[in-house]
Amino acid sequence: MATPEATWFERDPLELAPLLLGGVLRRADAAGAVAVRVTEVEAYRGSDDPGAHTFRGRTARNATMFGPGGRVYCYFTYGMHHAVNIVAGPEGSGWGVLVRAGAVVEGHALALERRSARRASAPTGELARGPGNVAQALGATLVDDGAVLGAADALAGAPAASGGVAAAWSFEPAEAPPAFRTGPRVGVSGPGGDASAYPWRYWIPGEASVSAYRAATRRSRGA
DNA sequence: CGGTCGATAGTCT
DNA sequence: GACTATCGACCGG
Repeated sequence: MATPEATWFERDPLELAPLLLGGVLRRADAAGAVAVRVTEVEAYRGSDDPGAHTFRGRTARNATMFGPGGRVYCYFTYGMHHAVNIVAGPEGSGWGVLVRAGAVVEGHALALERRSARRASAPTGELARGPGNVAQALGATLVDDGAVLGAADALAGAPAASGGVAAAWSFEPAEAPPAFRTGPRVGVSGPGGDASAYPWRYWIPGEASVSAYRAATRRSRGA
């Protein structure tokens, strides 16, 4: 797998995001490998982006996003979902690109198995539609936070101490970047409140795996 | 169809 | 103690 040099990722996420479309993101561990062709992403910036995790500065959770580009930022949210990002920009920027959807191109059976494991009935349709499903299909968890894309010996070299799960990540850009469209990011409200002020969602039109738009839901207290 | 809501726990105020 | 870069079941039309 020809993952670009780390410097290739160290650019503005608004520039990097469309370059990721059509590329193949791959994760391999002891259970096997799953790869997806990226069809939908969202760019997140730092101090000038109210919707970004890094808006209010560095914390334990978002530390990876402040690291150098070309790494995986994986976080856990809503008490049940993981999400996979590719860190952008130079070290200290707090920039990244969220992988929202992809088409499984390798390890279809394993992806289906993972998606079915947490569900009574097997999922129908796309296996990596939506950020939570992308992470689940790839098998990404918090153990993957900070993983370096293209690190050849990540699988062999990682100590079993870190939870016993070692995975090798890679990303191969598309030879010819596909045409794309942009729009407001999904589920983002943040201090700024207005998702449409940051139309930093990028997707390949016509792809079945692209998730439907959902505005941020404000949860009023129950009963 | 489309809108609404429950599940479930880490993170930050 | 409220909110969350979500998912999918469920309910009404």
